[in-house]
Amino acid sequence: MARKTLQGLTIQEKIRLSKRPLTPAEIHTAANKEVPNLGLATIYRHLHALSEKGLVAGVDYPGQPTRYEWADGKDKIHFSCRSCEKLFAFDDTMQKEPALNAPKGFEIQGFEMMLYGTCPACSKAQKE
Amino acid sequence: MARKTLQGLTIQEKIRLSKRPLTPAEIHTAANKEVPNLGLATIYRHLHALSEKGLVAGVDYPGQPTRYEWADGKDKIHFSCRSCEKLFAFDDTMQKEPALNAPKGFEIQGFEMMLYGTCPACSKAQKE
DNA sequence: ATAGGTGCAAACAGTTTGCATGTAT
DNA sequence: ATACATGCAAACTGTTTGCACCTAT
Repeated sequence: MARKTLQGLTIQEKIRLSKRPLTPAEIHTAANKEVPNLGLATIYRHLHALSEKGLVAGVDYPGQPTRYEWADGKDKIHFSCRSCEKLFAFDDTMQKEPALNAPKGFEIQGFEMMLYGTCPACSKAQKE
Repeated sequence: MARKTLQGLTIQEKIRLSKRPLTPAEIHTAANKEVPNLGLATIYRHLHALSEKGLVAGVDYPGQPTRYEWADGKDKIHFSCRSCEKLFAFDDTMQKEPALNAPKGFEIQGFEMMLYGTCPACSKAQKE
């Protein structure tokens, strides 16, 4: 996917501008407003290509489709709200030493952390 | 799934005895040796029930089916080998303070960590 | 001009569900 | 006896692929 196409550029833009990881379907809906007749398969093909280049990263949450976010090279920490099911991404500002958690013999090259809890909006709603 | 059935007991046993998280298909294959005609749907129904009770936990790895492991209440740290694609589970022996990684307003109730790298077997193989 | 992208539809894989049958209680 | 678990097959959802057409280079 080396050529500059309206479809490709729009897909990248949608992922880049989002504050939270998006599902392929969400990207499709968003990009479809600017590019009519855009096919879901095109979304997947671009996501695959962008993943290989390391430009986007997938985040999995049990029982839900994979979400994608712009990758900046850093390891990421994700937060899944148990109330609204939204997914948030934090920068790994204060990285721990995950290597300490692995037994001898395991070479650690990267990590991903998923936090579960209540997001500010839901937390606030529960108290009202 | 409150009744004691051969199917249910066998499924639990397979998950419990495994040293690594298993896919529903793997559980099916293993349990099928002891319980002929065992249906895949039964595996899923038990996994769902056991998850709700908090007895098993699912682990996701991008692009692969969800794997299940026996849950002991502790948060878990998983290791995915980039070479053989196997998944390992470590006890959270030296827990970090994941709360420190989240911005204000996010209430953290639990976490899961996925490490990526090379497992001892593959690491050894690469050097030979 | 032509390699490579796109849209559409069909194919796939994993998971869920409906229903008749079997079984633990 | 009866409510619940099972097996089977069909239905669903998310993702991939084949192919004819289109377009950036």
